Amino acid sequence: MKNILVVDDEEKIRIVIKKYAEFEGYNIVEAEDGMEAIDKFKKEDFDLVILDVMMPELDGFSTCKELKKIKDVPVIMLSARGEEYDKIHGFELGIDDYVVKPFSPKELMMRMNVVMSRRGNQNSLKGDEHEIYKTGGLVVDFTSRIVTVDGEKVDMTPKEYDLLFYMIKNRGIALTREKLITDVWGYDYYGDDRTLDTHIKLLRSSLGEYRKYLVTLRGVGYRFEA
Amino acid sequence: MKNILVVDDEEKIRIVIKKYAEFEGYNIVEAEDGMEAIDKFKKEDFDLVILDVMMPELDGFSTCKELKKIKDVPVIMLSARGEEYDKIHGFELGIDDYVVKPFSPKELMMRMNVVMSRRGNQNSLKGDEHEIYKTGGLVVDFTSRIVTVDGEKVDMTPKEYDLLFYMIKNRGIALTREKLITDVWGYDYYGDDRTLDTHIKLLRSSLGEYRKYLVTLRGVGYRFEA
DNA sequence: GTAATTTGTGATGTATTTGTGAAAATAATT
DNA sequence: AATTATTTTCACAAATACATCACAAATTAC
Repeated sequence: MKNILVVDDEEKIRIVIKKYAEFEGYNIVEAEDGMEAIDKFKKEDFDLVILDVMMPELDGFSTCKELKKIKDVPVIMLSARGEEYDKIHGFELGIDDYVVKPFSPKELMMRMNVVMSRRGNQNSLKGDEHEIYKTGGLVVDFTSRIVTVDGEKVDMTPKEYDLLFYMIKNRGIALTREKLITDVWGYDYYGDDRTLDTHIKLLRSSLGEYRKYLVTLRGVGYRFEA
Repeated sequence: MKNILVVDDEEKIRIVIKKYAEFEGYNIVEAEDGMEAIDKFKKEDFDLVILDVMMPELDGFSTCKELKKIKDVPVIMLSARGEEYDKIHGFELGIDDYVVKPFSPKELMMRMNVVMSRRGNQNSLKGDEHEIYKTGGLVVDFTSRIVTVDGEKVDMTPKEYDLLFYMIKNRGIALTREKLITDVWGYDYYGDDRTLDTHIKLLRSSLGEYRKYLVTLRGVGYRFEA
């Protein structure tokens, strides 16, 4: 069932939308301001967001911008006639449609259907077949080559990725310096073996608090242990 | 320049629309009833028709039906609130959008822009569902091979399209240079692998600000990430 | 406790990879 | 055939990553 987030500070509006949308077979989640919307948006997947322009604190546009950062989802704006024409008209916020207040619920339902069917299955491709390793706040997506520490994307150099990927794939195993170097650098590497230490250092600094998973085995090598 | 046919029996309405639309850079042709509209439609190519629902003799819906027989063109209906909701909602007439009277000219302008950019204003065939990917102000229509940046159509060379389409269809995935080349150029391509860089450069320049979605993965390749 | 060994870390010059403009080659149009 | 558009190649610039070194810190051996 499609999941819709309705953000408006007026309860009356939310109730009307909820009533009609549920009749049309949608699931509705309400938020009464931008911050609440962002919170709920982070926790749940939505197929559409309906967003009032005029709200106390975080207005509809700013909220939209934040939401789009988290995930690209269709957005319909609710606004008073003529209000902020340019912002809605511009494409930089990625607004899919808007409805002028006061609106007929039927009109809104129609636009909701149009917007969602337009997007079609484009979002369904997400989450497909990504090979992901997670432990605590460390997320390693092997498919996209993205490493996340406490929700923040971490930029790593190729060697850091390779080293981390290799160690995670061989986690729980004592990896000798020799094995690490031949497997990550290649059997034909004939450089200084202290280079490994340097890359472990760099990797640790990228992992922040999760550096603790890179255990030093004195006289042997290293082990990834979550 | 885009050509728009405005059909309404009220001269005042036609004049207002003409004034705003010409300001936005469109060419406007007026018709005051359905028959006149059909005549003019036969003689000239239009990118959009704006059609009042309530007209003497031939009403908006019948006119729309006739026009669609001649050529499938985007249509925006003008109607009083709640008027004939079901017919508009049903979409069997191929109506792209509608605006409730009384409307703000700005609102109409916005919907015009949206509808036309959606179609890509080409002689699109009737009824076929276009496969569209959209993120922010970047719209990619796989079916008609049209890419739009902030509402502006972007001209791309075949290779740019191929590369962009491939990357979007495999978005979120780290694509190695090798994979990109064999999949976009073909397994039998045996040229310089720096050719890829050049095409990435061209594609980035075509995408303008949305070049940010083409992420470089040093030592690996590229990734499309919205 | 001291020396020896091993690992951590900052700094740095070099090497590698990618970005980019321009020219050359190829393909498509007219 | 001539013109135009597209693709490829190439050379150099810019950005980034890497390997190495020197010294500090930690651990182990004696």
